[in-house]
Amino acid sequence: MEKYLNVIKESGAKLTNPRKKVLHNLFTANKPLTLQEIHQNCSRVDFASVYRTIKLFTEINLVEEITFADNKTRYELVSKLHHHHIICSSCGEISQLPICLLSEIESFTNYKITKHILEFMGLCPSCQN
Amino acid sequence: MEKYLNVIKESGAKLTNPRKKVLHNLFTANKPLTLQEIHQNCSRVDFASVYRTIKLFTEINLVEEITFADNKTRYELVSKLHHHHIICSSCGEISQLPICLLSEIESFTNYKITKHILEFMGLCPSCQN
DNA sequence: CTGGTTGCAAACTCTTTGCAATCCT
DNA sequence: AGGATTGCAAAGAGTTTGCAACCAG
Repeated sequence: MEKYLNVIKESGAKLTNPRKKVLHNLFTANKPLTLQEIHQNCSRVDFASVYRTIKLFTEINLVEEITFADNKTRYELVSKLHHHHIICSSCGEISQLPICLLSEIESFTNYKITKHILEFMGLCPSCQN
Repeated sequence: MEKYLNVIKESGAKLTNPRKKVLHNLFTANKPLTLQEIHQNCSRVDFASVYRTIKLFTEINLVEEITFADNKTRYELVSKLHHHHIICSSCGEISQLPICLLSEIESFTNYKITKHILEFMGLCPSCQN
């Protein structure tokens, strides 16, 4: 948590209450969140502030934008581990995948990849019954 | 092309001009298109008609929705081959990838996967210079 | 103090829908 | 003929921005 606060300070941005709340929300959530979810979780913070805070966090590379197969954009804290997700279309559970094809695709296509999506949606084991 | 026309007929939908134009546009394009692009290419067809046509085509499984890393939704005709894409963030060139992790992810996670995104964005070889 | 930030409200953009006129079959 | 479909226009939904009041440093 300290680490994240420092990233904000070092970017020159002020450590305001809305920013602390949004950061805390991202920190305690164990899954990527939509702007709407973050807004709901941060009482007394305007949606526009959540929007601008996430925009800032994305710019200073504190959070990462993730597009799921349900076409909703979510955000989560950048962590040391790069990972992808699978979301249950029934209960909404979000799990992480231990797989990423980035380097394979780069060498195969000779592209210099700057962004990628690798997300799945389906029924989790318990929702298949 | 005949094949696609038949899918439309068999679904019970009428073969109208707007539908033919949209189909033709998807057929000749060798990359996924956005609704806006399709609309531009189909003169005298209202955007709402493009919208509804694509919605219909998706429902009868004639086209497939694709979400790229640039967060724009595109559509392309369902073909025998299931494939994914990489888009150049500089020139917009879209290429296909010969790789798909569907079954690997299914067996690893025990999810029953219904939908997935596997898309990349970066600089194509010629735009890296 | 003072520029960066917030909340509010409004502007935009994109998506979706109601409805009368029109078109396939 | 008659229901499906279209174009138009407008409603919704989600995103983005201007601005005066406010706050962290």
